[in-house]
Amino acid sequence: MTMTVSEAAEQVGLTTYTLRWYEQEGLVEPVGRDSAGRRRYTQQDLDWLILLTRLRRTGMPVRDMRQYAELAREGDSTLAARRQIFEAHRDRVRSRIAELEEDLKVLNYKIEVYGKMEQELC
Amino acid sequence: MTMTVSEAAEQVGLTTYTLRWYEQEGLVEPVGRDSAGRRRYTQQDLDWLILLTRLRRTGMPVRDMRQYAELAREGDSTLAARRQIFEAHRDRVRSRIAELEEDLKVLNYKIEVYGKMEQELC
DNA sequence: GGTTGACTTTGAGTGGGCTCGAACTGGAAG
DNA sequence: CTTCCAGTTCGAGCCCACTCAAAGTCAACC
Repeated sequence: MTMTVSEAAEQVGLTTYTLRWYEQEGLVEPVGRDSAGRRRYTQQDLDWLILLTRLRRTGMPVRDMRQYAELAREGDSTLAARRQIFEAHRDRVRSRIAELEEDLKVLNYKIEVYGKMEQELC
Repeated sequence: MTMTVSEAAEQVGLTTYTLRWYEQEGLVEPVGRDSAGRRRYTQQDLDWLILLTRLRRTGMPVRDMRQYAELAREGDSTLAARRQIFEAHRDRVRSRIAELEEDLKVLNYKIEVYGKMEQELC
């Protein structure tokens, strides 16, 4: 039912170090412990971590993730604020995709040019 | 015709610090100097820097950019190698875009859910 | 000809995000 | 029981990509 820190790390694609560090940094609320004081991750904990990894890899700074986590802990009264954070972040991600697509064009152009130059040299 | 370091920085969207650092790191070959030893950037220098900024913001590590710069300095014999670097990088950028688009879906879903929850609370 | 201000170099410092070493603890297998 | 392994905490260390402070130089303007 619950998982150890290393199982959780495996599942979400982070290291055990990072999992503990996320907790310490307040990105995750204190995880439940077994009788020996070892962390036990529930599916809910995992879901939350997976969401964090999405935010993280879309470029959200840890500082903003912490702010979001704090809001989430405060309950329903912060729903609108959290939605706004996501909307703002969605805009950034969209811009980022657009930027990458522009850069992709440059890469394609360069590849084409290199290809032609190689031909000419033969 | 040529530009000072601060003009070049302005044009390419980097700081003067970063421009000098890129040169020091071998991402840019030594820039020409005026009689007083001050850097003078040509349009070619700018074009190269602009390409570097594209590579950089698509996530290419400085270490790889340096390798690419070294190949470029070696001349036409490295055309194929450079093309391969770009092709590999293009693949990474494409994957990155795909990943971001997946994450965007999650964001959209979350925004929707938050919206609905807000409605229900009123 | 003095002041200003943008340049020069060198080496040190910063911030973000982990990553790890050390010392310890507790439960399970032989 | 003892050995082993996966945990624990704490603080330190690391890597990357800049960023800046200090001390000096030089051309341009008043």
